[in-house]
Amino acid sequence: MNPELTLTPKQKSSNGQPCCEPVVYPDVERAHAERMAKIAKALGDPIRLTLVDVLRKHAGKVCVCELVPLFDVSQSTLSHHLKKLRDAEIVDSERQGLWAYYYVNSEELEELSAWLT
Amino acid sequence: MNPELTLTPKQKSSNGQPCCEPVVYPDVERAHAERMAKIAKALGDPIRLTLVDVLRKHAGKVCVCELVPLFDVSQSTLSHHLKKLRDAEIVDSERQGLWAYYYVNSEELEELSAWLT
DNA sequence: CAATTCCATTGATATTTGTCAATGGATACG
DNA sequence: CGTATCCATTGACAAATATCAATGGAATTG
Repeated sequence: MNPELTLTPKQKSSNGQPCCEPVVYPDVERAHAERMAKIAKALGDPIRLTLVDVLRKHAGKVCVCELVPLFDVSQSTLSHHLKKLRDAEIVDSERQGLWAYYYVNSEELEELSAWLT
Repeated sequence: MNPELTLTPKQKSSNGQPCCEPVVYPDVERAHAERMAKIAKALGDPIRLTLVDVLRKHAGKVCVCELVPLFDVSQSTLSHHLKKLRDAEIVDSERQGLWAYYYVNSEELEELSAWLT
C-alpha cells in the first residue's frame, strides 16, 4: 500500500509560518493544462457536448441545417456554440455553396481523453 | 467507405420550408449529456484541471494547505475552485481537525472518459 | 437581376464566472 | 481560556457567457 494513504496528523504551525510544504506537484505543464482546460470548457455545455456527440457518431460531415432542429435554441445561438467548438479546435467546418458542414477534429479530443485515462 | 462521407449537394429549399431533415440524432440521453457537460465544465479551468491532476497523481488524500502554494491565487479563490470540483462530484473531501483533505472520485471522471473514447 | 436561402456576426441583456479582501467558525495549542 | 491557524463563506466587482432578434454576406435559383 502507498504509505501516504495514511494521513499523518499535522502540527498546527506557529508564528506565521506556512503549515506545510507541498508534497505533490502537478504533472501537467501549465500550457498543456491550459489547452486541455480550453477543450473541457468547450465541452462544458450540454448543447455543445451533444453536438460533438452527433458529429462523432456520424463519422462524416454534417450540415448545419441538420443540426439546428435538434436543439431548442435559435439558429444564431447554435452558430455561437459551433464557433466555440471551432475556437477550441474540437471541430472544423467546410463551406459548400450555401451550406456549412461540420466535422470532429478527433486529435484534440484525444488529448483530453489521454489525460483522463 | 462510408457513403455519407461524400457530400451530396443540397437543393436550396423554397417557400419557407426547412432545408432538410436531421439525418443524425444524438446518441446520448439529455440527462447524460448534462451530467457529462457539468463534469467537463468543472474541468474547464486550468487551475481546476491541474488540481485534479495533482490529486490523481498522488493517489491519496492531499491537504488543502499543500495545494494552495501550488497556484498563484488567493486561498479563498482556491477554496472556490475546490468547491466547484466538489459540486461536480469530481473530488470529495474529508476533515481532520483543522485540516481538509481532498481526493478524486474517479467514477465521475470515468464517465466522461468513457464517452470520449 | 431579384428574391430567397443558409449561416455568421453584431448588438443588447441577463446570468455566470473568477478573483480578492474581509469575515466567520471550528479546532488546536500555549 | 485566549489566541492563532486552517479553511470556507460572504460581498463586491470586472469579465466572460448564453441567449435572442436583427442584420449582413455569399450563393443559388427562378
